[in-house]
Amino acid sequence: MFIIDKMSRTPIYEQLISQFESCILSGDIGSDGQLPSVRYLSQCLNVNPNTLQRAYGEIERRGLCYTVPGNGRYLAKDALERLKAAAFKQTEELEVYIRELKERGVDYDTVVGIANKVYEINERTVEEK
Amino acid sequence: MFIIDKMSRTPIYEQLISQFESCILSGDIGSDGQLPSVRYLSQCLNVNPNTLQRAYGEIERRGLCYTVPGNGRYLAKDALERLKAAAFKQTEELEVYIRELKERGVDYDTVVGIANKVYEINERTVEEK
Amino acid sequence: MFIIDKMSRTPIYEQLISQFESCILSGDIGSDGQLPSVRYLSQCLNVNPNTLQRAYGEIERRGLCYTVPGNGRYLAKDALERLKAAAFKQTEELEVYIRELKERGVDYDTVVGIANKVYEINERTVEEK
Amino acid sequence: MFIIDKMSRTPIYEQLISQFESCILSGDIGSDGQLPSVRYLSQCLNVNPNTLQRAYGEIERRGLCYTVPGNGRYLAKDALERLKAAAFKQTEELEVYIRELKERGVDYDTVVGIANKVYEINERTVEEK
DNA sequence: GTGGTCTAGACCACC
DNA sequence: GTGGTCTAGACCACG
Repeated sequence: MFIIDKMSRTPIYEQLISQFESCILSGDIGSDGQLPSVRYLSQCLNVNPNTLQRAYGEIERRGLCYTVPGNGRYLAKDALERLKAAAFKQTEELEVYIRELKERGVDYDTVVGIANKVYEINERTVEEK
Repeated sequence: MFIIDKMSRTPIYEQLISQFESCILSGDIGSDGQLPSVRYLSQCLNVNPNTLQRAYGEIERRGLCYTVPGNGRYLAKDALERLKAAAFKQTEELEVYIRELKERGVDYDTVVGIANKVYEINERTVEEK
Repeated sequence: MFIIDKMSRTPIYEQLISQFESCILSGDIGSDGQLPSVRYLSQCLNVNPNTLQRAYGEIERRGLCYTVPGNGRYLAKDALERLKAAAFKQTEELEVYIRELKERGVDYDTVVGIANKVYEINERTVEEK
Repeated sequence: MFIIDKMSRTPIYEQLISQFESCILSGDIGSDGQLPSVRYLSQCLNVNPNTLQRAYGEIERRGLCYTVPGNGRYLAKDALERLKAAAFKQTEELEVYIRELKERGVDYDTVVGIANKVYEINERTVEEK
């Protein structure tokens, strides 16, 4: 489901975009591929319709959905592929981020340790590999 | 020495803070430990003195330097240690970041591959280890 | 025969009008001049009957067809002439369009080149002329 | 200057975008390259700041200008080139448009005649060429 | 019912 | 002063 934190520093519309992308990735969009309407969601989440419109607009601009005017919004067929391509591009940012940590004195083992933790890979597994 | 990108989306004062921290880490602060004056730097970088004041204020708040009224700002003796402690805390953010990538379908090898790249560790080294 | 793109940004009813006009121009309307019924077409094309009604209404308003209550819609006898007159009027829009391109730095040769391409006129033909 | 037709069917924000592009093409942007502020223009044109924000947002997305937060918007250096590239792409639409006219019975000479008119080329010039 | 656009007015961060 | 975000509420076109 959708969780919006109105007090967060990250704009609501960006939170919405993230949540939509998560839903798409997890397949939480109805099998007909129709996305919830602006009005409906704005009531559900107690968010202004304009803000939702903006979020939807960005999602559409990214090619993740398309609009049938007067009918509704639908998931694009290649939405999943596009998302994964975007994720790949995001790994470039990860590189910058890690490089910054390195400059600040964080060592290699710490970084990989975090990766292991996230992917639930324990040390032994790594060695055996 | 200092490079400020006024077109960047990250606020100038944050850029300044980062640059100061980099300098401290690399030891690029004069041996007497005196930091450049607000007026001098604001001219050098063509940045509003208020902005510099804000950056210095934040640095001071982090205990990285202290002010001698009428004399100047000086590097705190434990600045380096504080910075490293801060870096450690930042690794928590890295965890969040990687977790997000994982959700988006980026796999473990990709993440570790980037870490290897940053720390200039080639695959063989890892295996031998 | 009819191709409706529901994802298109141009309203369905306008697409319908265009398609009707194309059919009239190409003579693809049955020799008796009867147009398909709203109900039949709405099923065929999976389009809301209201939308079809609207399209037919506009076509009628343009004098391209007339309704025989309880019997059906028939092509007007002067439909072709009316269409050509309308096309002539549309050339005014073309002028506006080209003028806009000119302002944006597109030169004469490019424009004429496109016209040649559409009318399948190669350069030599122009010269000989 | 800017002329906004609030009664037009084309959204105000699109009108604004067009006007900006015209100004850029004609060099009507101050030599320092700074664009008028949202607030100022919104007062001048009696248009809501949000609408202007939207127009600026799109212009920025097209790479025609960039924002220095808290300082203003400035023309991108390659704005002119980008605009011309966009115009070139637009000629593809022209082809579609002319093809449609052809289908409706408009002949080649009419089309070229309009091009001549717009580019102020009389027949003799063409022949001599 | 759907999405698209706009206004009026507010609050915030940054410079 | 600047831009960025948001809300509340309105109107329109389309289906």
